[in-house]
Amino acid sequence: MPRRKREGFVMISIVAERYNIHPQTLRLYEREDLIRHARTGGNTRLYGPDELKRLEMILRLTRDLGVNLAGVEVILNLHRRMQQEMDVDIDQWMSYIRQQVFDRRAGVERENALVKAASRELQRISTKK
Amino acid sequence: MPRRKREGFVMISIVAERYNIHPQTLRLYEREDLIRHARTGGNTRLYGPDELKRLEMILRLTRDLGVNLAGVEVILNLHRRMQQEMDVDIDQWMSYIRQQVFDRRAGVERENALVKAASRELQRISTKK
DNA sequence: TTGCTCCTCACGTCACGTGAGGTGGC
DNA sequence: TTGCTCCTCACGTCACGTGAGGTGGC
Repeated sequence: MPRRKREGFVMISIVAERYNIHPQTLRLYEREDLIRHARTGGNTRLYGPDELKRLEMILRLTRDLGVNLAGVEVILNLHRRMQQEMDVDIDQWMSYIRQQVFDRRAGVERENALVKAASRELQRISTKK
Repeated sequence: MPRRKREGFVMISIVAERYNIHPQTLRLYEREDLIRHARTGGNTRLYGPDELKRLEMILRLTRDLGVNLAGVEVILNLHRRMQQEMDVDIDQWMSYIRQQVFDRRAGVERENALVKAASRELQRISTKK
């Protein structure tokens, strides 16, 4: 059986493989109402381009920024609102989210640098005595 | 000793009492860099009007919406950005957050209604046989 | 001294991701 | 039949809030 049923729509195993995510996690996201997608007549989930776009935003928020699902819900609703009412386009939005990831990583690097400096200092002291 | 040091600035116990929040939690929020406030010369934390405003937003997000601290960080940064770049004022923003709380509560009420309906159904079935 | 403050360490609870186990349709 | 899908249940890990215990300054 081909795993593509409609043009551009894919089954759960394809999505799981492409984004390196557990199928159960995808089912969890649906149950939590973060993603709504179609089903085949045989009750199999079908992911289209819009759902995959949304999934990418969810993964960026959860994996890269550590936001929980309640936070994802607030942020995605906010995104929708901004789009509707204030003409914030998706590129602007994604660039913002990316910037957050960048800031976060910069923070981690600063922390790593501090840890390294501290361990160098420790070594310096211990070899000194 | 009076617990007010400067006009409009209060110590941690006052804040804890007013918002019904554990002092350790307030210290945690500072450590996580969600709130930055002044200290007295004796190293005691001082909360001013701006910090309390920010704290209210944090509590609304964590308590009412279940957002974790990483999510709060993203959302508050987003708020700052919107203010700076897109002239979204604080009233607009808070009304949005309040709307989210309202939607969430409506969802809970829908769930409660479903549970009640299900238990009525169960009772109906059990008395029937 | 009293009642606050500061700090660190540790525990309990819950959310979230993952896995097992058993079902059914193409 | 094979390899997917569906589902529920349960476990491990981690974040976050809370508490204890001991310190110090007004």
